Amino acid sequence: MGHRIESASFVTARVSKDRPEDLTGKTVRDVRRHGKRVLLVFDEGGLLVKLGMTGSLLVDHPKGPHTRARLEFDGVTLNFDDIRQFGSLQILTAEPAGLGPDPFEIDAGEFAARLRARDTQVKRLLLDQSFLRGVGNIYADEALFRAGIHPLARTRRLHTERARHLHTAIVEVLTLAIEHRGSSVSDYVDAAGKSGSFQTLHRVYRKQGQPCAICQTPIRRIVAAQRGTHFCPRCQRR
DNA sequence: CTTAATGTTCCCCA
DNA sequence: TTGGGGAACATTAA
Repeated sequence: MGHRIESASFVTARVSKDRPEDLTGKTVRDVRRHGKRVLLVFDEGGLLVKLGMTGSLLVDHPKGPHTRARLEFDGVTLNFDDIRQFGSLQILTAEPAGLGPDPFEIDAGEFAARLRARDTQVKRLLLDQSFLRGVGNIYADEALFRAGIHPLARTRRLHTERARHLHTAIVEVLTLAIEHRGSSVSDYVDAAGKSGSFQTLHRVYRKQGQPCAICQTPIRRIVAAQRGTHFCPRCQRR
């Protein structure tokens, strides 16, 4: 915090539509989470980091084949590495907008009302960042399992109590995942290059064929909203 | 060899 | 506005 950007470079055109020179001289006053994104806050504006599937921010790491951008501070460097290049950097002049509420800020009743006002598969809606910010494929599956809700259940037909339970499960799963510093299934590492450990506590994600922790029924894998989707066919009835 | 899988979301269509 | 499908990319496993 309080580090001034001495220079910045974007290695690939794809990583940002903005000009790296516009970052020079900016001082990072705060680093915040905004949904799945990371926001570096300057005195005015900021830099919004979208990690995509395989992006990572790395402090004091050497430049590698997947380094897409580099910020140099006084004595510190920050890499944006990203294998698949679904991630990006965006220079902001105002607060980020356009996403739904954070699960930690919305209450269960309001969550349930908003969910029931829509008519789609519940898994698809959880992945919609304009509906709710911060839940991705792993945590959608893990939260639906804990709430005992089938991923293909229609949102409109979920009773309020079940929708409220889903909100509770989302908050629980995210809280635990943050405590365990994330899920490192293959690539994910934090800014120091360290893996998380929440993957050891996954109950359904990529567990197809393995017995459910509750009822021993084999976990199933289907495709929902074009994403691999894992659930217990007994604990999560349609 | 080919095909499918992977933590995302943007763009286009109905 | 809402809902749904495919593409963008790199790498690994089957």
